Amino acid sequence: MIVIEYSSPNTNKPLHLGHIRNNLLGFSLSRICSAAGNRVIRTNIVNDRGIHICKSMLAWQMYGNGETPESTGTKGDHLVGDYYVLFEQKLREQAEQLAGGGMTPDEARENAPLMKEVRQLLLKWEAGDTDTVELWREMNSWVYAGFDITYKALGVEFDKIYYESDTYKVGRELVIKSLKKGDLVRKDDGSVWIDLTADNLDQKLLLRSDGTAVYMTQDLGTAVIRYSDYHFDRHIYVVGNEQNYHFQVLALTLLRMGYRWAEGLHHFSYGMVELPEGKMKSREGKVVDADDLIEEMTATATEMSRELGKLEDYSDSERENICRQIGLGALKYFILKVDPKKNMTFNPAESIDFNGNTGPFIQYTYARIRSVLKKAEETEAGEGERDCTDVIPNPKEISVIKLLNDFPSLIVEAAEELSPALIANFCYELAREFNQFYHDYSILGEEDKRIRGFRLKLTAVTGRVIEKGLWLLGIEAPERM
RNA sequence: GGUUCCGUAGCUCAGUUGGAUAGAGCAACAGCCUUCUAAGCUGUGGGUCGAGCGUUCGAGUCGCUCCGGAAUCACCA
Repeated sequence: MIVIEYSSPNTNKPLHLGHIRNNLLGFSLSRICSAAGNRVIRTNIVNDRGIHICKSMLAWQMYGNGETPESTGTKGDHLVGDYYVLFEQKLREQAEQLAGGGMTPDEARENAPLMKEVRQLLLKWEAGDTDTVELWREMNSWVYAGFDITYKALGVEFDKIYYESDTYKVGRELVIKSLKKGDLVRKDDGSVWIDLTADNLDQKLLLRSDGTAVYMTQDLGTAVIRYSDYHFDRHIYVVGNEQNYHFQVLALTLLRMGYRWAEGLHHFSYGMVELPEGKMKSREGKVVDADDLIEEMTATATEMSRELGKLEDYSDSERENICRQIGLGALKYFILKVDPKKNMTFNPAESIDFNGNTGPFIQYTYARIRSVLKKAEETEAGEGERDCTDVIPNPKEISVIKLLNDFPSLIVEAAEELSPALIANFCYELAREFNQFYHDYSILGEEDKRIRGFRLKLTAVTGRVIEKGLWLLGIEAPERM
């Protein structure tokens, strides 16, 4: 039993390209692990509370004039995200004024009126103030409706969703219990820490001096809840490499608290997605938005399809669906073929290729295969000799057969290594080999019935393997393109 | 400064447990559609695998040192 946590969004802004990498990796890993014979639970922890959420709420209260997704026609997560950016903008203005009065930039930020107000708002939320909690619920519901659309567009799913607003309390109790047992230390100001200096790490805060929870507290609680829910053998966290330290501390802390199962925790750490001009910054609005990107990819696929004169005899809705599959295929393959550990640069201007080592190349190979098989059924050319065991394959066919033969063990390997890239590169290689075979030899035009039957069989198996391979990556295989 | 990760062709990336002349794609150039989908296929040019030392019959791959880049070491999440 493997639990895979991925996505883990904050509810104060829409998903961006970094989340896309996370979601695609997590979803693909879940499919690879289950294909390798594991029972897999896909989970998501929603970071639905905290000061960053209050920032959006406060900005909406102050400047929102009662706007809703319905009244503005804006997707809920974008509307909330706009107020988050607005808050940061107004805060910067206030801070600049104060800095002009002689404060350091940090002091100015901390002492700005908006910052004080937003802290007040968080306190009110934690105290359970009715109006505040009501607003929080409503704005979060807008965000969830928006996320659902993005998740659906990406094609990712979850079996179980956890909310930080539920789990942080469990974490706090856990810390208090553990403190009594003597695993932790309490400082004079009342804050609670774990001392990991024996493991070459520092002391780490688990509860603030005012008794409130921090990020780590919440993750401790979530882990314990999950173990009691599923008794997993392994728990994979798909989280960016910026949190390497956090997950080291998390596992060690749980072990120190006596939870042996924490040995099964594994941080699947992946690199950042950067833009040509540097890191993406949510609070400045400098991000590649997930919804925009998906739309652009689809638009590019549509444009390309039109230029090539494909799909002209299809209905608008069929054409739209295929172009969506291709656009997303390009995006998904682009991200998944790369070693997850590496940082990657995404250049929106140059966009993503549809030729060469790409998703559409593999999808195209699949569409060709489907086309041949369909024609074989229609013309009854497939009624050839069933027994083709004595056919001696040519070198191109042998190359394809060798690859097909590798596929089952590759799935196991990809699951062990947690590497969608292995599957992605295999799919490309198989598609390339098959295209060479397809180019050099005729399948349906072959005179010898047994050879024709053999080639049709090879074609059918290749089609199934490509389809399965793409499926493992969460990429759809169009029948035609 | 400590820790972790990355460095392979102009660009984006592969490189299986160490194995022979280091592979793709993009970009450039030159070809292939009366024949199963040309989003394809073929060819040309392009590399001191960051540098050095070591282990080995053999190193892009393993070890050490250095150089360059990223992340992190918060009473942020």
